[in-house]
Amino acid sequence: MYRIDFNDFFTSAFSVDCILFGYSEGEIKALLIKRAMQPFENLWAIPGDLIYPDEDLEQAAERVLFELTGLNNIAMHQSQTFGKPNRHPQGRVITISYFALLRIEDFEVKASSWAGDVQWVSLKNMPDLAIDHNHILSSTYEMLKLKLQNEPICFDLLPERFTLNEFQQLYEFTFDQAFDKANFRKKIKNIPLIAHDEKQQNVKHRPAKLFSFDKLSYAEGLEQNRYTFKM
Amino acid sequence: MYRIDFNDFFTSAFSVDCILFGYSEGEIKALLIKRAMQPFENLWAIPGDLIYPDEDLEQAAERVLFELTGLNNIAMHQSQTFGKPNRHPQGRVITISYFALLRIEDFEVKASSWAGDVQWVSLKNMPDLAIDHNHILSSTYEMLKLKLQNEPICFDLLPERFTLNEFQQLYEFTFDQAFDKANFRKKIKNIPLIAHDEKQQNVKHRPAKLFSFDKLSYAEGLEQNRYTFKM
DNA sequence: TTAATTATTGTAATTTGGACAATAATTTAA
DNA sequence: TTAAATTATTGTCCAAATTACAATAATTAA
Repeated sequence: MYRIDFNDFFTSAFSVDCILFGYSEGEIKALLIKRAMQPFENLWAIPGDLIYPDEDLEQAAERVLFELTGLNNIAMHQSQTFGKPNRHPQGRVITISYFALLRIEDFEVKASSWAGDVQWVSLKNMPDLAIDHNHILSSTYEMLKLKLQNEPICFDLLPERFTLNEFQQLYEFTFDQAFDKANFRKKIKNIPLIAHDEKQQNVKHRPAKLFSFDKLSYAEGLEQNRYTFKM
Repeated sequence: MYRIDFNDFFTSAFSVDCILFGYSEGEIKALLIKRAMQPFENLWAIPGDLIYPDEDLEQAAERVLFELTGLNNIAMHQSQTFGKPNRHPQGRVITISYFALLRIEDFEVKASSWAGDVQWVSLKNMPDLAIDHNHILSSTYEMLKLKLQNEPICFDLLPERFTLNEFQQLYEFTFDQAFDKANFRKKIKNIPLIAHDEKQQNVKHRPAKLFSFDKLSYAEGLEQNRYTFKM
């Protein structure tokens, strides 16, 4: 892998910032890094990097994801572009934010040259981040919510097998709003789920049935306009 | 006004592309320019320009709008960012697309140093445009439709006073779908409209009442969560 | 065996949405 | 002056979706 001197980008450079959302303990979290180098050394920040001259934007975002998590083949969604002239102290840097939804338990975070420490941080409990990263994070979260209303990408946040209640809680958390259980189930009856014989384990009450999302059938149905999902 | 040599941006530069939507004769149109200089001289293109080093993104978009139309104080909405490494023949140019909704009859288009000819072109009848501009235009139109489903910014496309039928036709065109008149009126009953005593002029039939959009009341209502618009 | 807890399903009332009809207002041409 | 034509506006009925709430089922813990 090649590295480029910061000066090569000087006066005007492009970067991607990757907001990686995860979900655990009933809360939505973002994967943040503690910067290992100047500027903003030791401050928490959204992982990102400058884009190489011959690199596509999405490719850059996926490279950052891979270096941090070892994951590839995860869809990165473009969110917004931020470019106030003085947002970055070392010159003009325009940054394009991308986000992805990850299962926290699916991988181990790798520290890297540019990330001294890495941590999942709840959105409800966000510290002051480097530069304008608080702003980028919150507008990207708004974008996520917008997308969630039109396609059930939330399944990328849940374990492969989940209970209907877990599914409901994720929506309740995201939209900060309680739903009636029975009505929620009617609302999602168009989403193709596979019901398994398996049940929840180690709970102190009647265990719920486990489901998984039928991605293929959903994609097929979308094409044929069989369901237009609306939350 | 100052101009910067293209070489100053070389190897990596950023630009804005401004998709200006208008509506007339029952069709949605975009304002296109015939490029007056290389590259792509004489090809139709979306108006845009390189962003100056000390200029905010939105400010650059509004500058392009002003140079072309003389309009200011029009909200530009950010859409998407396009940055394939080889999209531009003269080097790496990443472009951020913005769009605005304009009333065609509100202004006169000005030819400029960079725009030899300027024309409103129906989206249904789009020629081959320079570079990846067909792609940029169509994804930005998708973004417009998405936004239109969540807030009635369509009023920026209509004359200040309009009939309910004109309003309906705009939606019918945008979503390529016919609505029942009576039902459409029920659907929009939450949108605050001001009914005027004035009526349509010079029509060969019963003239319709004129309405205008109550922007203030709508903004207020949104804040108080009184209506969540959904088309 | 029973109380407690949560999952799952059902029902009835209310609201919304779609199809269609009825009536009102205006212009045009006889 | 009047009737026909055209479009605006409003109303009604039925089906479908949404909401609130209740009933029943399955499981654990004591």
